[in-house]
Amino acid sequence: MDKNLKRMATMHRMQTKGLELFYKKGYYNTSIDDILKELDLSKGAFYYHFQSKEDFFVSIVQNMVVRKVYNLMIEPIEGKADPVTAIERCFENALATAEHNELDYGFVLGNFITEFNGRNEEISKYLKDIYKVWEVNLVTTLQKGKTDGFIARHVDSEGVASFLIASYMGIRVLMVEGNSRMLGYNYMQQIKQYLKSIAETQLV
Amino acid sequence: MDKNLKRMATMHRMQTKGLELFYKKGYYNTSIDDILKELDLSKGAFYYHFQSKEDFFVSIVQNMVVRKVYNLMIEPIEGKADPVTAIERCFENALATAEHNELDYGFVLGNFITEFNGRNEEISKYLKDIYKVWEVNLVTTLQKGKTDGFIARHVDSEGVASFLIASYMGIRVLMVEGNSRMLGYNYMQQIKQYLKSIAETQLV
DNA sequence: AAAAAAACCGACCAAGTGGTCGGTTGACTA
DNA sequence: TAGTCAACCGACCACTTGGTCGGTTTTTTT
Repeated sequence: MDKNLKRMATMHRMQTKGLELFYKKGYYNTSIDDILKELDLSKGAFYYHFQSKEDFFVSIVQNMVVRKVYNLMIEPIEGKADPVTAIERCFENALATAEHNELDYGFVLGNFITEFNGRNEEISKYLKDIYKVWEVNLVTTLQKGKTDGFIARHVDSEGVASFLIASYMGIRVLMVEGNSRMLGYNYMQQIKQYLKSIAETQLV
Repeated sequence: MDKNLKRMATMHRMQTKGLELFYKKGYYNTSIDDILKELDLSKGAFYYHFQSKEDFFVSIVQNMVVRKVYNLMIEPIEGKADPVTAIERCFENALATAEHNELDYGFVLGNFITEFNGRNEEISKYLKDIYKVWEVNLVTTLQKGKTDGFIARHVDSEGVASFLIASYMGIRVLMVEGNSRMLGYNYMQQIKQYLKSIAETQLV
């Protein structure tokens, strides 16, 4: 039960640093030695715990990225009474952490999808699955929003869901330097405008 | 004037194939030999025309990507009387070529921005400049749209412009396989909805 | 046709890369 | 105290990478 505590600890260190560097420099542009150097660990340690670089990355995706995307992008919205407000709050928080140079997992996901697209089928599939969970949850919440009178009945929940995710990933691509605060602010204004257009006509 | 015709021809072949492979497999994941092999050319030929891999890529960006983004994403919208219709048509065309597996330069740009972000300042700058040209042109067109009575006067042109570009790049990230046609269609519906919300209140 | 210049060839190099493997360490057990 | 075994070390390997360079071929100039 706790005899593999050390094992878990080391693996976790590697995964954390691995995600950090893969995100910062890209998967193909980050060597295992890069990661090991920062941790004062050796090749032997790495290949004792993981079968290959690819296996290592998959473990990161399935252990950390999945969970974080869920915690930060899905759970804050899932099943909330008023989807519009929940989405606004969630995106605002995510953009805020992005501005503080912390890991923004919505963006991490988009980054990796881009990098592996057409280059590694297996990894692409895992990443796409995460996106799909995100999308499905949004759709469900939007549908519930309809019955609860927050969302206009005519809207296409799936279209809205993928549009929201796409716009978020896209703005993060553009927010990569300098004017990121302004871009983020402007983006939120537009998202609000857009969400208003799919909301049930509200009586003030 | 035409004494360097051969030079130009060879360089152009390299750039075309280079862009194709860099786009398909990524810059860091494509070797110069990969490109040369497909062209039956040698290292010597390559380094006779270009100083380095980076120099080569920059020449591709400045010669081909700039022009194509302008031709396909900017020019079809620039100065058009009715911005809303122009934007819809332009995005629809771009997504159509994307579905036929041709090079979609709006997406190419987003891809490269993602890949070089935080990894190569110089290249990032060139890419970002292209984005800025795109954005500025959209802003100008939207502003003109206001005076011409197509766009509501209260809208924030800059916010709208970056939102449009972001959403487009984002949806292309998600369109990378399988259900891309459906995603593209849904996206256009949402864009139309959004554009309607910034248009001057139209009398039917 | 000869000379000069431009375009191209491909063997070679140093610096990595992912991955292997025989060996060491140190905590725990019998 | 001797033995066991998970955890880790680091030299090593085959291979790829961007880049060099002396030389050959092709084209242009004279």
